[in-house]
Amino acid sequence: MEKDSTAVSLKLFIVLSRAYKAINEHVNKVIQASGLNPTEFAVLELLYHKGDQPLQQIGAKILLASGSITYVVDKLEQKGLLRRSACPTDRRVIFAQITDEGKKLIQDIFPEHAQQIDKLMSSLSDSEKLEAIDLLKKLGLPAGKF
Amino acid sequence: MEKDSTAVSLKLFIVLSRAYKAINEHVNKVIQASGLNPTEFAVLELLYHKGDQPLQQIGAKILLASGSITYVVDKLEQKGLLRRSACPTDRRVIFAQITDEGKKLIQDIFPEHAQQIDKLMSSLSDSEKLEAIDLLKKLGLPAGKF
DNA sequence: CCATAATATCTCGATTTCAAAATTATTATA
DNA sequence: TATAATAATTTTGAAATCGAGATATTATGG
Repeated sequence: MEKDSTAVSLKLFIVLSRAYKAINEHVNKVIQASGLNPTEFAVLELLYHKGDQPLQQIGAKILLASGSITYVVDKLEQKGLLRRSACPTDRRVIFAQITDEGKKLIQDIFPEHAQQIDKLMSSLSDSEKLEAIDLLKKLGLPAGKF
Repeated sequence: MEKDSTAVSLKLFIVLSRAYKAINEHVNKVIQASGLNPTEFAVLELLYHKGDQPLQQIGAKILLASGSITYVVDKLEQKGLLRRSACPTDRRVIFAQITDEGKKLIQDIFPEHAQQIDKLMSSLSDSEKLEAIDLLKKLGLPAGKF
């Protein structure tokens, strides 16, 4: 008696969506308490951990349309959390660079952010988390390439 | 030598987000080709598979604010894909009910939708999918309750 | 039974996002 | 070297979402 593979895939899609949304909803609350929205946080955190980035790269990494990048970078610049800087070798390109004030903000937020995530994931043991990481990597990497 | 549990949780959060977004991006393309946006599809598909629902329940199930539910239900009603119907026992409550035209649309879309998801998940074997389902259930259910 | 609290929906204004077009700069081509 | 194609960013207008408040109804405690 064969299991319908499509049904299993659909089920996985549903629990994946639910898990992501449930976790994210709570994560976003902590972020928003800091005065940033989730997108602003994502941009700033990217710059903090990965260094200066061309606007185009930011869009590619956090899956945001080019017009939206302009908008959110404007916002963060107005708040003094990042600055734009010209690329010396290609004048089409503009880098975003986190300011000291931006760094301070991320340093303030990040520990609680990480702790919150850890708490939300506490229903899994460490080895289950590692299992889940492997499976989700295997799932997500090829899907990104279609 | 102890593993930092928080680091594992953060990693899991990242791969969960990536996998969800990568899959979803492709799923949404198929949906949008049908003239519905992802939220409209989610509402209609809920009504199709779970029967009539109070607007409030719809919001709870697909995580949408009350004002947004009003908006999307208006849209679907204008398209003739669902209708509102009064609850006989509680006059605060309004049910959404899929129309025959709505059913026909879902019947048209759903097979390709399911097939697309199955294809996006083909990097996992069936037993890996079942493993992932268990882990994500265990992860998502408690997180929804915080 | 009444006052108060809780619940469901809707309205409104503000924010965020996208898609398409416009702008500016670079690279490739003939 | 013009010219065309490509690329990065910005502008613009529309759509989607949220949150707070308004309204109507139902539930609850005294």
